[in-house]
Amino acid sequence: MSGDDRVRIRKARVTVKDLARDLSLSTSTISRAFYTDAVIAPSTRSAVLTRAAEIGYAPNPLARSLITKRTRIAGVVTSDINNPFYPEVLTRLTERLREIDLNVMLTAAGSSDSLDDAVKLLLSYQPDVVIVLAATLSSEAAEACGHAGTPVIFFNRRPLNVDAFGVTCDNVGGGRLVADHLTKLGHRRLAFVAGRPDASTNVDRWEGYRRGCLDHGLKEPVCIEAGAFAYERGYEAASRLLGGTSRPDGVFCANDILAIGFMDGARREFGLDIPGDLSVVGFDDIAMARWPSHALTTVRQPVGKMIDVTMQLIEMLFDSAQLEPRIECLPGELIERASTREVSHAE
Amino acid sequence: MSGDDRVRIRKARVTVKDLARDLSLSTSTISRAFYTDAVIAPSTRSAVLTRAAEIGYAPNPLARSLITKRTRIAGVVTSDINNPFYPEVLTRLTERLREIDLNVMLTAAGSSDSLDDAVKLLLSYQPDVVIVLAATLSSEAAEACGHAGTPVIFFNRRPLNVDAFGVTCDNVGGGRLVADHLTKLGHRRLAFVAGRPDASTNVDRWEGYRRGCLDHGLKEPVCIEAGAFAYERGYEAASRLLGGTSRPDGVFCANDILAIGFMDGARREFGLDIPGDLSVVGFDDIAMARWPSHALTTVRQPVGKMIDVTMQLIEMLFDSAQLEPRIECLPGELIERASTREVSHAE
DNA sequence: CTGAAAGCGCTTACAG
DNA sequence: CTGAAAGCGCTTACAG
Repeated sequence: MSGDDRVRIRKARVTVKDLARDLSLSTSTISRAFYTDAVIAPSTRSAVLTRAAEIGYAPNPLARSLITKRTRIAGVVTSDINNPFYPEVLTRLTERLREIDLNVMLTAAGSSDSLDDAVKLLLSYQPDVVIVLAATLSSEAAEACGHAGTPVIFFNRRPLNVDAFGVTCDNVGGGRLVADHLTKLGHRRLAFVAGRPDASTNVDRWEGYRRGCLDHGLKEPVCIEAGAFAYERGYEAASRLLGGTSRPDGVFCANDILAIGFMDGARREFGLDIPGDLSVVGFDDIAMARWPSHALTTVRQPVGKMIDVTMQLIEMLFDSAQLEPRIECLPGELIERASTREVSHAE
Repeated sequence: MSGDDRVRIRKARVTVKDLARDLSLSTSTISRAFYTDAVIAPSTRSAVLTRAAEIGYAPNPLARSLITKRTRIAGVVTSDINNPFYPEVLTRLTERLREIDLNVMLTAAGSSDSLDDAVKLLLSYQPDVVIVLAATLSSEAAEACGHAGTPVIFFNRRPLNVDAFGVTCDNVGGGRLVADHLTKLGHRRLAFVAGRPDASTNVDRWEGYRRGCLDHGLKEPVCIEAGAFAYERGYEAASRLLGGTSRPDGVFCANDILAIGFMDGARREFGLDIPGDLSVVGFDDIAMARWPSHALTTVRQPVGKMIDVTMQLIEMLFDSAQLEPRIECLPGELIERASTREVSHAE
């Protein structure tokens, strides 16, 4: 009937002191054994390391970070979880970060208002770097990061603030690729289904597409605002865009999930055949785009390379003190599938 | 040309000492101001709090946790990111955890071998609780959690180890619901498409379905192993299941993403009409199941309630010292859509 | 190559 | 109600 039960909630962790006593060494020496570049006799190190493994000692990263000012935490900010693109990226990113011993502290913001609070809380854990997926930070939140001296990397967004890094696909170039493709196939009445109007991806893809069309001697494509990157919005956009008299024959949707909704809308609401009646192109190349029922022609984002670049950026950030903020912009690639086809113009 | 540039990497954070000096108070008093149940004069507290806000002071959670032995970190372990069910859950869970000031430290394991290492690294940050989504921990990893005194909650899995908590949908009951539904519609030749064979969800859904069928006087349904919860596996299962001579007329797929792949396979590879030629039922009710092109009849997991229960469990875990490990099991609900229909048996 | 000492930013008995 | 002191688990100049 001892009161011990309550005490056992949290078992006493084995600490440097325990190990030092055990090996008759100072805590300083124990500590040094865990740093490859510390001056310590090789034999001492191996003795420490093997004994540590035996009794289950590992340095407490929290205590360590108090002194080193490095937490080995990467803060990741997400929103827009409707888009399968982000889970894919998040998983791969998390795995890569772990390879360089960075742990992910995740903050998922449903509404963008709550994002500010989320970032502040995140910051209190002093992450070594903050990676923002699919969102733009409010200037207030960005300022908080600057104030804390935490570098920010925007993934798949162009940072509005000068002080942050960006890793993006060449969205302007990608939009142009789509214009080239659709005109090459003989399409003349082109349209664009826009996602979130304030997203840089949306703006850039539209800009590249628009200019590409103009360069090919077409007039500016019709632009319809879906308002967000979501299946339902794409479906609904189809209803609005295809209800009129002059139907487009080639449609570029600002991303894949929008394109998939759009195709479903076109088929179900108007009985249209894709690509028979109109060609549809997306952007991202999410796994779903490959599914036979969609077979979506799209611009593939070079996710692997984008992650590589992000990792390089992080390593440089950690190595050198000052690094000029910059935007890394990688080319996308047009993947042709069965949602587009050549049209013959019987003059 | 000062060397200051390098020093500015990490700006000096404002600490208790700064604030104490600023207000001519002791650090003890500053500290107390941030605990609602600490004994401190209300006027002192408000003075501290307002001044803290002004100069941007917030207690360092890392330093704090060194003493309190509470990190306010929730470790979340994910795998199986192909299934849209998990991003949905992860987002909602993260938001709810943040409401009670728990920060999510995420670990995403692509392969299940890497999961063990991931859990160990996670554990070094001493999370107050570990939530495992969609996976079973190796006994070694589970033991490591036990050793660290960290409670583990399995979400959507029945824990194999006695020492962990579980929050699941009633998968056996859900499987039975499907059997009831399909037999009520007049289906007689039933089949099951299984996902990961070692997942408790898969085992339980099959068990409920199987017994339900037997109880309705049918023989045991045909069971085909897709091997994993993935679209491609469902597609492929359709090829195997529907290629033979005696085609089933009602198919229960172990989850939605499998069912969607299965339907696409049935349509594309065999030109079958769903539900004209056969009825298909899934499990989970992911957003995609509602899309018009799938309109999948499915068993809806009570995700909201499952998260509620998880949160309650966490709060209880924090309040009371010892809590008997247990499994919370919540009923699912059959959602009827257009992938199932009544058949007439012309005798 | 190793150890004693100081300190990172907090909190918590213990006095008063 | 407030403060001085000790200490959480580490690391890092500084001596030797």
